[in-house]
Parts: sequence; structure tokens; C-alpha cells
Amino acid sequence: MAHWLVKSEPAKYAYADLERDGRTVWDGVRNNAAALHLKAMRTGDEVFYYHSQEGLDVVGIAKVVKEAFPDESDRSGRFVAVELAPVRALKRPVTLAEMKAESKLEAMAMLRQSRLSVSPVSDAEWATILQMAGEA
DNA sequence: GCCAACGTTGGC
DNA sequence: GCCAACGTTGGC
Repeated sequence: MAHWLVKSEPAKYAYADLERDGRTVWDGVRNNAAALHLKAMRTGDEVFYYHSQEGLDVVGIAKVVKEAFPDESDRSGRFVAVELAPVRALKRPVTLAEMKAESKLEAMAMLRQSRLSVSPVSDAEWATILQMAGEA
């Protein structure tokens, strides 16, 4: 099973909103690299939920409940959406500053390219972040 | 097909 | 609010 990380501005759609809704269409991604990652997601893959702009931390885990399909909000027809459902909030959020300070995470895609809104997380990175969240 | 201009994202 | 990174657009 692959792991991923998605970013969302909590003012627009926070992890608590996902918990409230039960599941949501993850659309609006307008970046080729991010879209490739969306297409590679498989049902059951787990996804870290990161709050950008405010919070700047990984706050929860979501899972893929529907694989890539055309994003209806995209007129060009190039981009796709998936559906995500909440799994659980992390016991303790892991901040961007903590991730930057952790040498095991220096190759992490989201740290290398800060603007990427959907990025892959390796098994080792996943385990490291869970541990930092007090869940290992 | 190149590249300057412009827009957006996201950390600080 | 600013600015760096980076993707996209459009003129040539």
C-alpha cells in the first residue's frame, strides 16, 4: 500500500470538515505533478492530511475511497479528482518545523518542493511521522 | 520552440 | 504583506 500527503488550507477545508462530512471529493488540483500522484492513488491507500497557511502541521490520516476520475470542475479535461474519507486524527500533530528538523525526512517530496499539493510519502517517512505523532 | 510576463502557492 | 519557487500563457 502506498502512502501520500495532501495539503489543504484549514480555512477552506480542514481535517475536522472531512470528519464531519464522512468523505469528500478531492478536486481542484491544477498541477501536473500533483495530478500524476492522484492518478497513482489506489483505494485503501492512506494519506497524511496537512494544514497549509495556518497550522502548518500534519493533523490526521485519510484514506482513498475512490480512485481517480475526471475532475468536473476542470474545463480542460486534463485533471482528475479522487475521494477521501477520514481515518483518524493524529494523537499529536506533527509540525512542518519538526519535519524539517528531522534528518530522516530530508528527502521527503513535500519538503523538497513546498508548493506540491499532493505528494508521495515513503514507507520509512510514514513510519517516522507516525512515531513523531506519538503513535509508534 | 523559446522565453518573458504573469499568476498562484505557501512559508516566513 | 512579502517574496521565492514554479507552473502557465502567449507573443514572436
